[in-house]
This record gives sequence, structure tokens and C-alpha cells, in this order.
Amino acid sequence: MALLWRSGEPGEVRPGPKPGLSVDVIVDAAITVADEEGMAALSMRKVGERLGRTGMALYTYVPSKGELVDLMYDRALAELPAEYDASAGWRPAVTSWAEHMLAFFLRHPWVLQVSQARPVLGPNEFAMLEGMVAILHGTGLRPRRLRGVVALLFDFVRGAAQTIADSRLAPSATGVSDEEWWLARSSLLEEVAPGFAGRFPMVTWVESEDDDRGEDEPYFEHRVGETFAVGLMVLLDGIEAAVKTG
Amino acid sequence: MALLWRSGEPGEVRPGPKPGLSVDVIVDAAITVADEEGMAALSMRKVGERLGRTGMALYTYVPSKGELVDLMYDRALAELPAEYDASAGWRPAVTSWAEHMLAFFLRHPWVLQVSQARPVLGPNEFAMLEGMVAILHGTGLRPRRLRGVVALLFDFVRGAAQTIADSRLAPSATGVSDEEWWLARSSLLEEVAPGFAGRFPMVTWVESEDDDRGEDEPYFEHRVGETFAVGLMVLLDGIEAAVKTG
DNA sequence: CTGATATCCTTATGCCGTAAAGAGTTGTCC
DNA sequence: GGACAACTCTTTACGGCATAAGGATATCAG
Repeated sequence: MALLWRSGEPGEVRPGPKPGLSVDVIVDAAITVADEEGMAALSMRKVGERLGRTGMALYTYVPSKGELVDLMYDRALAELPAEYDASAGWRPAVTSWAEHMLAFFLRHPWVLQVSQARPVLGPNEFAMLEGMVAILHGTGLRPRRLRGVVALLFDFVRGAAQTIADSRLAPSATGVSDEEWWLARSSLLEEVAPGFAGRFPMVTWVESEDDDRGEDEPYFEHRVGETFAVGLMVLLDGIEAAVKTG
Repeated sequence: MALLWRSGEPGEVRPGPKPGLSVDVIVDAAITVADEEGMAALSMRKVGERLGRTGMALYTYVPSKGELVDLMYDRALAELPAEYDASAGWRPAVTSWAEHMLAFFLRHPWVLQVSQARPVLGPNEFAMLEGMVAILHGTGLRPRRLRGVVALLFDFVRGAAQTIADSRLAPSATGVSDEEWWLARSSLLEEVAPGFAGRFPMVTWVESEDDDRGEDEPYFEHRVGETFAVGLMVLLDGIEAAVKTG
């Protein structure tokens, strides 16, 4: 964990060859690999190769793959804004926070496989938290209530990001196009599970489009984005109720 | 996916030795392994050994480890209630759903590493959804709104479960006791990150206990459970607002 | 019995993280 | 300058993983 919080080390002069790498370039290379090929394809050897070294060379700078992943996570979080404009009230600020967060997760889907695995406790994770607690501080919510709200917000955004990221991977994995996949989903289910609609009437109903939507544009990315927007609205209303109760 | 929905196969008589195993006993054994040793320790070989076979023997019944994990997930979900008593209104019913769900995740922490990885679309997953949509159907919420609420609920409970599961693993991994770990967290941070409190004042504030709590009982399990309860309350209030708006 | 089909095993391939040992480089101290 | 220690990076190796390939054996229909 010391690596997470290291600042610019003094760089005392020491014997031995000049380091050809650094923790920073290793973390950057690892993030590139994860962005391009996904977390499953991330290996020490592959990161080493990208830097013109063997996989083992990385162990001079980083004690293990696990620590490298922690570093990747915290470094990636650095691209998030540190502050949000709450001058128009907490609602738009929280909305902005959630949207930045969602976009971040979609830019680095591999983060979704890190953030839920354990508390990493790096500086940029705290900076992100700091940003959103700062927004909500003005509401007058006491710490205990506020912790609940923070957890709720974070879990919701992460879950929504996960769903969207999945919806992007699923079709390419099966070879069908995006729209086809989601159009096929229901018929596929009826085929493999005869009587699906009768067995799960509520699910069938809730998955149906709303009355005010045309039948011609049922593609999933929009649908899932809509679900995010609705969930966020409901969540904000819940916070509002908590704020009013004091 | 056909395996997920297979009912009792007709069992047509066919040449070859009698099957010594079945998909069911394999899935059960795999769940036992995952419950006892965690998802990371789950391997085909280990499941095979538990059944007195080699790892390769499983491939007669199950096409890949990935499919086995999908089957594990859907089978585990079967232990959840199919219906909830909504006679006292949707609020207690949803609360009950959330508590069952949370307990389920904590009973099988490995599920947390499956459920967010991709849509599995097994029968018991739909049964679980059916149960909670049935609760909310009575609120009069339209499908679009309801989808947002469902996603919100599910993501929240899963995220909360993840946090609690982490808090149980973290100390044992580092070798310190549970209370020590969480007591040490702040001082550890001040040590490794001098000026933490000044750098992240809001985080420091929000992590402080509420005024009406004694200093003598700061252990984390309670704290995290509290956060779950608060989050759920906020969430329910949000749903209530959505219901009133119609 | 024959031939087809099934279960299950052994073996092998190519990944993975990382331990161990050593080659080569660069500094400090005498 | 020479010795030594510290350092980077490589090679090799170990034990694990999922799973492809091939073979031994058991069980059916004919």
C-alpha cells in the first residue's frame, strides 16, 4: 500500500544500473493492455513485452500482480474531476458526478472487476469520495445517513455500468449484431424455455416497452441508458426525502 | 444455455457405460468448493477430485468451466423465496426481499463474482426477478420506471453485500483481528499518508461516528449493516416518490 | 459377435504468477 | 584501481490452470 501513496521519491543515488522503467510507466502500460484487451488478458508477461522487457523485470518495481492492479485502479481514478459545481444545488451536482462516474467505468470496464474485489484505499479513491461527499455535505445530512447515501450512489452507478458494459460485450461474444442479440433474447428464451411468458408473467410484462414508445427502436443501449436515468432519478428523490427529514 | 433450462431429460437408453455422475452432482460439488474455498480456488480438477474423478471427466457433462459457473449461479439462486408477502404493502415486502438477497450473497460470496460478470439468463434468475417485480407491480409503476427501480434495488443490494463480504475477508487476509483492522485503518492511513485529515476533510468527517454513538463500539460489521439499512431506507423513499408521481 | 457410442483416464499444449539463480552494470569505500 | 555491494534484468523452472487429443473400457442395438 505504500506504493499507492508514494509521492515523488527523493531519488537518492544508489549503486546498480539506471532503472530503465518506473512504476508509473508500468502502470500506464498495464492500463493500456487492460483497456485494449480486457482484464482477463492482462498478464505480467504481456505488460513486460509492451515495455520491451520480460515479465519478470516488472518485479523489480512492483511486488506482485495484485499490487499492480491496485495501482492501475487508483491511477485510473485520477482522471475523474476532483470537484463538482454545486452552485445550482446538490441535485445537478450529484447527477454530474454519476454521469462522470458512469462514463469512467465504460471507458475502463476492467475497473469494474477491481473496485468490487476489495477496498484499495488509494489517494485517488479518496479524492473521488471527497468530491461527492463535498456535494452532499451542504444538504445537512449527518454522517451516518450520508454514508448510506454514498454507498447507495456508488453501488448503483457501478451496477449500471456493469450492465451496460455487459450489453456491449454480449453480442460480440456470440457473433450476432447488437440489435439482433436483444431482439433474439426473448424469442430465444421462448424457444429454449417453452412457456416462458406464462411462467414469468411479471418479467415478461416489465420487459415490455412502455406505451409511448415505438416498436421500431428497441435497441438495448438506449434501453439501458434509460434505466440508468430512471434509477438515478428515483435515487435523487430518495435523497431529497432524507434531506427533508433532516 | 440449454443446460440451464433442461428439465428432467427423457433419459433415452443409449450405448456406453452408465454415467457415474450427472450435471446436478457436479454443480453441487462445485458450489461446495466455492462456498468453502472461494471462487479463486474453484478449478475443474478440484471439483473432479471431490467426486472421485479427474478434472477431465467433468467435460463429459459440462462443456466448459464458464458454463459450469453459470449453472452454479442459477442453482444457488434456487434457494431464494419465489414470493413475498405484500399484504402489508410493498415497503415491508421489498425490505424482506432485500434482506433475503443480502443474506444469500453473504452465504455464497462467490456469487458476487458471477452475477456482475454477464447476464446468465437462467430460470432461477428470472424467478427471483419475478418475485420482486410482483411486489412492485401493485404500485402502479409503469414498466420503464419499474425497470429503473429493479436495477437500482438489485445493484444496491449486490454492492452492499460486496462491501460486507470484503470487510469479512480483509482482516483475515492481513492477519489482524477484525476490530484491530478497522481501528488501524485510520491511523494506518495517517501514517502512510501524512496529512490525510487535512487533504480529505470531508471523507474524514463522514467517516466519523455520529453524535449519538459511543466511542466504545466502532466495529465494522455493525457500521456496514447500518449503512445498508440507511441506504435501503433512502431507496424506499425514492420509490415512494416515484409511486406518488405515478 | 460386431460396431457404434458412451464414460473416463492419461498425456500434452500453452497459458499463468512468481521463486531462484545468475549475468552484467554502477555506485561507494579502501 | 580494486573489491564489494546494490541494483536491473534475463533465463530457467515449478506448480497450477483450462482444455484438446487419443486411448482404454463398458454398454447398448443389431
